[in-house]
Amino acid sequence: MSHTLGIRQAQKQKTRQALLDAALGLLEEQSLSSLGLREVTRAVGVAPTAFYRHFRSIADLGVALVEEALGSLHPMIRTTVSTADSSEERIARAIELIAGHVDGYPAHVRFIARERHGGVQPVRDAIRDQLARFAEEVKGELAKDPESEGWSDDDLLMLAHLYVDQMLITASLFLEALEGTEADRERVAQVATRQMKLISIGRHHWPA
Amino acid sequence: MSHTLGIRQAQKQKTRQALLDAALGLLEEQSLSSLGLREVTRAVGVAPTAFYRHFRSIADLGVALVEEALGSLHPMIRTTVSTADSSEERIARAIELIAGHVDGYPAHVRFIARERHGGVQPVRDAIRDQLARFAEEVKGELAKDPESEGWSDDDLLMLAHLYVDQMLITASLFLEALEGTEADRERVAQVATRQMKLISIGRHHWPA
DNA sequence: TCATCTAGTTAACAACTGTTCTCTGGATTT
DNA sequence: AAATCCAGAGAACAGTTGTTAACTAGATGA
Repeated sequence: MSHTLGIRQAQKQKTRQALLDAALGLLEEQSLSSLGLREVTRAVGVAPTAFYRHFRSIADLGVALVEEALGSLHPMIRTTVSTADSSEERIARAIELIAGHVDGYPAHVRFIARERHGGVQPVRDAIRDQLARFAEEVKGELAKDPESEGWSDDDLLMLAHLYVDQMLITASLFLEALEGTEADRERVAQVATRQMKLISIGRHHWPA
Repeated sequence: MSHTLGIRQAQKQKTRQALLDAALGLLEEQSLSSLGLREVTRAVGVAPTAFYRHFRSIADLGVALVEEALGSLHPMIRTTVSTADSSEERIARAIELIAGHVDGYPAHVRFIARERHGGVQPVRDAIRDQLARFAEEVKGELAKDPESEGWSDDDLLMLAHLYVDQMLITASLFLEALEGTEADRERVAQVATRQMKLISIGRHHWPA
C-alpha cells in the first residue's frame, strides 16, 4: 500500500512541514489571527509566494495544525480511559498521560488552548469538532463500564464532556507550570487528581 | 465623596470609554494580539496619536478591558453562591445568572474566553489574577456552608476552582448558542445543570 | 485677565503586510 | 531524448502599521 514518494513530492512535504513547524514556534508568543504569512516563510527561509503552494491562507494552515495536534491523539485517549483497573489508578494514569503529553508537545497544547476560543473561525470549528469526537469516544468507553448501567446516552455524553473539558484545563495548568519548579507541577497534578476523583465520586452516586 | 469632574477630564474619560468600546467591538472577530492601534482610533473617529493619551499600548488597553469585564462581577458571584436555599435552587440560580450575563454582555464574555489563553501575556496574567480572586471568594462562601465541615482549605480551594472553571465553560457554551435557537440555549442550560449537579453530588460524598 | 496645561490634530518616517504576475530549473512523464 | 509539469524565486503593487515631532485650541488655575 505504501507508495514511495517521488523526490519532488518528498521535498514538497518537507517544506510544508517546515512551514507548520515554524508557524507553531511563532505562535508561542502570539495568536493565529496576528500571524503573518511573510513571517512564517521568513522563518523557514523560503520566498513568501511559496506559501501558496501549500496553504490557501493562514487560517488554512491553522486547520492543518489542529489536525496535527489532535488527530493522532484519539487512540491514546481510548486506551487510557478503557484500562479497567481501579478508578484511582485510571485517574492517575490519565493525569500522567496529560503531563507527559504537555512535556513532549508543549507548543501543540498551547496552540489548542489558545485557538479553541481564538479569533479564527475555521480553526475554532476544527478544534470543536475534534473535541466533540473525543467526547464521543470517551462516552463509548464509559458505556462499556459496568458502573454505567442505567445511564442514559445524554447523561453519558454530559459526563464525557465534563471529563474532556477537565483534561484540557489540566493540560493548560501543566503548561503554565512548565516554566515553574518540579514542585509546581506536582501541585497541579495533585489538584487535578482530586478534582477528577470528586467527579468520579459524583458519577458513582449519580441517580441513574 | 463624589467629585464632579471638570469638563476636561469628563471629555477625556468619554474618549477613553469610546476607545474601550470600539476595541471590544473589533475583538469579536479577531484576537487582541492582532488588534491595531490605528484600527481602534479609526473606529472611534479620532487621530491615531490620541490613543497614547489614554493607553501606553494595545496590551495596556487589554488589561483595562479585563478590569471592565470582570471587576464588577465579584459582588454578583458572592451573593449567588451564598444564597442558602437548596443545592438544586442554588445551581439553577447560578446558571440563570450566567445565561443572563452572557445575554447582556456577550462581547465581554467572548473577550475573557478568548484572551484567557491568548497571545498577550499581561492580559493573560490579569485574567488569571481575577479568576483566582473569584476562586478565593467562592472558597470563602463554601467554607460558611455547614456541608463543608471537616474540609481542608486545600480541598475547598480545589472545589472552588472546579466551580469557577465550570462557570467559564458554561458561559462559553451559552455564547456559542447565542446565534442558535432558543432550544439550543435550553440544551446548554440542561447539560450545565446536570454537570453542576454531578459535581455537587461528588462534593456531598467527598471523604472529608 | 493672563499664563499654563493638555486632549487631540496634522504630517511624515521607515517598515511591514498580502497578493499578482512572470520566470526558472530540476523532476516527471511520454 | 523531448515535452510537460510545478515548487519555489524575484520583483513590484498599493495599503497598512507603530511612533516621532511640532502644532492648536479650549479648559484650568493664579
